[in-house]
Amino acid sequence: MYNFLNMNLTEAKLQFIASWGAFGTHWGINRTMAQIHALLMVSAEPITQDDIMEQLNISRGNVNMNIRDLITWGLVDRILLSGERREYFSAEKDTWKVATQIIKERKKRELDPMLKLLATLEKIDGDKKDKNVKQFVDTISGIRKFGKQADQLLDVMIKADESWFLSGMMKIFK
Amino acid sequence: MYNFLNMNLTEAKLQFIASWGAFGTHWGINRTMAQIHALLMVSAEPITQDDIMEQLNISRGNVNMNIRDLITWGLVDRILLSGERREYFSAEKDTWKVATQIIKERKKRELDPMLKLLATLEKIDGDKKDKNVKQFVDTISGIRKFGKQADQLLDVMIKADESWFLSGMMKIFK
DNA sequence: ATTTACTTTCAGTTTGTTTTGAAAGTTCAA
DNA sequence: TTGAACTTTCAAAACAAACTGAAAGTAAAT
Repeated sequence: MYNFLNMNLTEAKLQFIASWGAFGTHWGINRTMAQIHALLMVSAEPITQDDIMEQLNISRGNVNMNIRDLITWGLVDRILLSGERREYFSAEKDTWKVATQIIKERKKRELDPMLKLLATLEKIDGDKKDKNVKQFVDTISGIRKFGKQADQLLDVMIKADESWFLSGMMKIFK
Repeated sequence: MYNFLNMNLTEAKLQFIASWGAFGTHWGINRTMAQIHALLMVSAEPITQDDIMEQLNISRGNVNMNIRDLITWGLVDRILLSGERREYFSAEKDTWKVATQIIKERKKRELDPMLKLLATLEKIDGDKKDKNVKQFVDTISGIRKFGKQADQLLDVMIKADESWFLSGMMKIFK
């Protein structure tokens, strides 16, 4: 394995971008989108589509689509520099904001619809004495209860700020 | 859209399996694995590979591979019924146990390695006055701090039990 | 030892996702 | 207007993940 000690900035950036991309794929985010996000997060100044194309060796169309998605997710902003025709892009750098933004979006897209479905499924017709019906209803309601709890927790997180997370979370560690 | 009112058990099961599979894909779990898991969770009795093949219309190899993965994840057990040659399978039905099991595995596979990498990247060589170096180190350490906090929280969750989650989590809602 | 009932493997195929690049679209400046 | 600089779209190509099914493996029963 490569010797990571005494890495310089360029090497470290590359390593970070590659790894962030790889982790992204485990989380339902495509590799390129995660890489672009990583690149923007470690860039001190806003950069252009061409910069991204060049640094990540990907096509214009690909950059464009993924940048658009990142903007939809609220993770990246379009920046217009005065006197410049081209658009620049910049990522939110505050990790807490990035995390809550992602949580908010995923909750909306995934958890909320799932809870809605579970509520419907729990209302199934059938003899509650039948063990099959009982098992089904028990499973669904168990998942739903857990999901509702998670939903509440996430709502609190989204509204809270980072210091709350750091200090407030500590309380429950005992 | 289909009329969900007055669904019977069979329809509800199918709906649940299909949806659980679809949600799984958003969470880095393949559709079939999630469907098999769903089927097992709503089955009152342990079932065989053939039952799964038939109910989900998938091949023997596919069932076998995914069942093996589910067992590795600690979500499904092989059951040997006395006087029966065939293997039966059964899923953990307790939602809390399922959730903590999944958290434990994903933490091990994803969060832990990421934190290890971030620790290395933070030790980059370079002039701390250079804004590029500064941005890089700040980004990495921000993510790492957040990750460590999440890591601790998850550790507590894994060790805790459900009542802790239900009552203890309530404390922080104010 | 052989048959039978069952499980596992894996090369090849299918299916789904991502990427490209060229064409179309937009916007600004002259 | 027209053209230059830039952005967006999207059909086709490349790539990656998931699935099949037949063959190989295993172990209980005879």
